Amino acid sequence: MSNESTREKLIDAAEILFAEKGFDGVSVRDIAGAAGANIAAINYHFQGKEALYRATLERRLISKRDRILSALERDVAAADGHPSPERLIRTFVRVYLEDALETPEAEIAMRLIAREIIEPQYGTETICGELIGPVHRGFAGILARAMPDLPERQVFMILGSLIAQVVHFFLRWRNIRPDREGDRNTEAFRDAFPVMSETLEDYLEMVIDHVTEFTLGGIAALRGETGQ
Amino acid sequence: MSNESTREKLIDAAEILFAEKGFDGVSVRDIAGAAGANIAAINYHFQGKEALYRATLERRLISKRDRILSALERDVAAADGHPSPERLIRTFVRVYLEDALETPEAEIAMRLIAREIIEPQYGTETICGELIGPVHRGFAGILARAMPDLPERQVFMILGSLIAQVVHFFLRWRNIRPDREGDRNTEAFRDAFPVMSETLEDYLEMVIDHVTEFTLGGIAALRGETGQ
DNA sequence: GCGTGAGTCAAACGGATGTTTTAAACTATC
DNA sequence: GATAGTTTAAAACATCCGTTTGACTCACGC
Repeated sequence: MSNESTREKLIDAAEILFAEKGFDGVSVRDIAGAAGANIAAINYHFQGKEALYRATLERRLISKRDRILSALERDVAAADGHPSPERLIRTFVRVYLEDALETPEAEIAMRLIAREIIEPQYGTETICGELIGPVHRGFAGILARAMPDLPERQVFMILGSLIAQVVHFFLRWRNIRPDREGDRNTEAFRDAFPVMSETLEDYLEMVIDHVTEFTLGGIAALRGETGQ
Repeated sequence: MSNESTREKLIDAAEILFAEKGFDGVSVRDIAGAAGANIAAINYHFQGKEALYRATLERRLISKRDRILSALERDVAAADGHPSPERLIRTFVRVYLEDALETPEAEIAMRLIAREIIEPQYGTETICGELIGPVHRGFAGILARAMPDLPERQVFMILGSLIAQVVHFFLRWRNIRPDREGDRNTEAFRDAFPVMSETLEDYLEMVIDHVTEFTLGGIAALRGETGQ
């Protein structure tokens, strides 16, 4: 076991535990135990629990940001600089949700981010600076070029409505998904939210279609094209 | 100091602290100190920290649910049973956001709820059973009657998109609001999210208009696709 | 050989945690 | 005004917290 191995294993274990129970819900003993390491290793490889928390966040944010922005820029390039809003929105929703729902690590990162937004703690600056800010500005720029008649203010509000839906339907799947059936909390969510898909693939396609159509309709309404 | 007074003061203090720092971020000594009570009072009046947490949640949920549903039913009655979707949606957004943003206690309740959705803990059943479930079913029923051509599945998806936006713009104001200027985390959010209003009143009216128009446009788009 | 420095480990640090105990103070009833 | 029941208060409970310490290993250069 090299030094890097222990360091990596600590971040791996910490990421899962922090997402599951929050910063205060996890002890360094939990993390060290899950990583198969000694508790002193946390203060040796990092400067303490708080720095370990920040390290778990930083590791995921940049890859998520790059995946989203590069997918959008691929759309732009494929359409000779003039992609349709529909294509951009569909790509954004798909990349965001596939990334968040299909790999456990990304799902964990999403929950860490969501937690920081509700309860800003030690990772807020990292999240805003590395993920939210760049994605916001990057996507807004691309969207504004695709719809030059829209004032900038409205582009950002539309982005808000879009991201809101993506996050909402991500969390919804997390709370109603079938592989958690039997869990008391999952059952409570399934009672409150109608369960419309029993597989992730079905759910993904349905949500992508819904959010894309809904958002395009919303944009049309804001542009003044009420009706359609 | 009657018995009820101490009990109430404990819930008051606990509500604020739990929303601010989360279940694990608050100690019973913090709560007792803030309430001006003895720590033993928590285990006397409740059965422990966990029961106190549940009590703080329960107190707010029913009033929030009733406020939303009765406002919607007032719309139905005022329009002789046939309110426009626009009126229903505008009422929902307004009641939801005014309630959540204008009184500190309700804002706190919102954050407790959001926290439970990201990290289902001890209050999930209460939240789903007392607030989310009834509001979902009640609003869906009213909305379905106002738009009889929409299939039930789509009503619930529309509700998801609507609630998503309301929660998003609630949290956004929380994180960028001017009276927190100077706070490091608030500044980070203000860098990532364009700040469009400097007063709560302006922000409220702008968001209500935006979400209502956007949602109506989304519904129109969905209707156009599936109606024929 | 010896020294050096990075990495790991068990143990212990002081302090904070949720809960319980014990006793005192209050309140209502007779 | 004694009594029983309810509510508060201080102190102690055992446990857990994040962090530090100091000894130990092992690879590497000299």
